[in-house]
Amino acid sequence: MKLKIKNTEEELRNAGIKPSVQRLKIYEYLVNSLEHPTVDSIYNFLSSEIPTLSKTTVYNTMKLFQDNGLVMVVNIEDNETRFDADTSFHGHFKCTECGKVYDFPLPNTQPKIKELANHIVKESHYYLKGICANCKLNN
Amino acid sequence: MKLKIKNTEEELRNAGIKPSVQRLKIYEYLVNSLEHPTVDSIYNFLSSEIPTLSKTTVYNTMKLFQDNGLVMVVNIEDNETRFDADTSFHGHFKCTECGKVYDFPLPNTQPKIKELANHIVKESHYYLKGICANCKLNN
DNA sequence: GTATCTGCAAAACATTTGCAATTCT
DNA sequence: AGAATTGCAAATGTTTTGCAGATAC
Repeated sequence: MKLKIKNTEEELRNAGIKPSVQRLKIYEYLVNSLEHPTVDSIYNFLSSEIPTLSKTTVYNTMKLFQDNGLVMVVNIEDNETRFDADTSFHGHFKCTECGKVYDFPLPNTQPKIKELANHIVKESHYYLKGICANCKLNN
Repeated sequence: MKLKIKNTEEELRNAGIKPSVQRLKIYEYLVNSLEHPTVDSIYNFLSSEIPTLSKTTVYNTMKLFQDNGLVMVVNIEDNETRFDADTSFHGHFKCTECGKVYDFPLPNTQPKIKELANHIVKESHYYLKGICANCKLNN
């Protein structure tokens, strides 16, 4: 599901975001990470590389990225707000054993449900939980 | 979507939960409420009826209900943990204008996705956001 | 009388806000 | 210099934990 984007700096500019060092590194981490990181894991990963980095900046940056459509929030667990740089419609599966979150493709046609006929749908999320193939084997 | 359950006391007993006053009132509120309440709204609603009620008890009780399959968590928004006494498979639509969360039916067949073939799916959530019919009219 | 249940107070986290220092141009 | 960005420290909000008192069987 993850697309490796070569020119992250240009990506930011195209989205209308001035690419500071912090923003670039955060965005690169998001794009290259497979783990749908949280603010905390972004901060922990980057703080060795950018020792002055603060969590506030990570929060600010994630808000900025969201507002400009660069990332989507993955809210599969109630105590962790994760982020995904792949904003296309796809599903998320979380393993309750190892905690990993996997992407999976979905048909991009919304189900036709008559109860929804009069609502305007702008955003949709499909979340599954269970035991992943890996953990299933190791038990 | 909400089923009116007549004998809530028996419902609790069947689930293996001793029905205290607090638990009963909380469960009744959950079953009869259409709004997918949060801990806070449960507490606010019931504290006039049970003046000694504490939020800790509401948290404890919701945990207990979850563990015994009486409620499911609706995590459609990242800053509010809501609960639904209807644990059957159905979707949730949240209006970003008025904040209301609507239920809607879903076919109970999971989509067959080859990437999921080796995972064991135990739980699934389908969340939509947008503008509800009501808010659409009033604008 | 022993178990369980409740609820206060404090602790633990996650996130937001205000503001001063820093950086960029 | 002027505007935007960063990051510290404090505030806020939510959930958890420890424990003492109340309640149920």
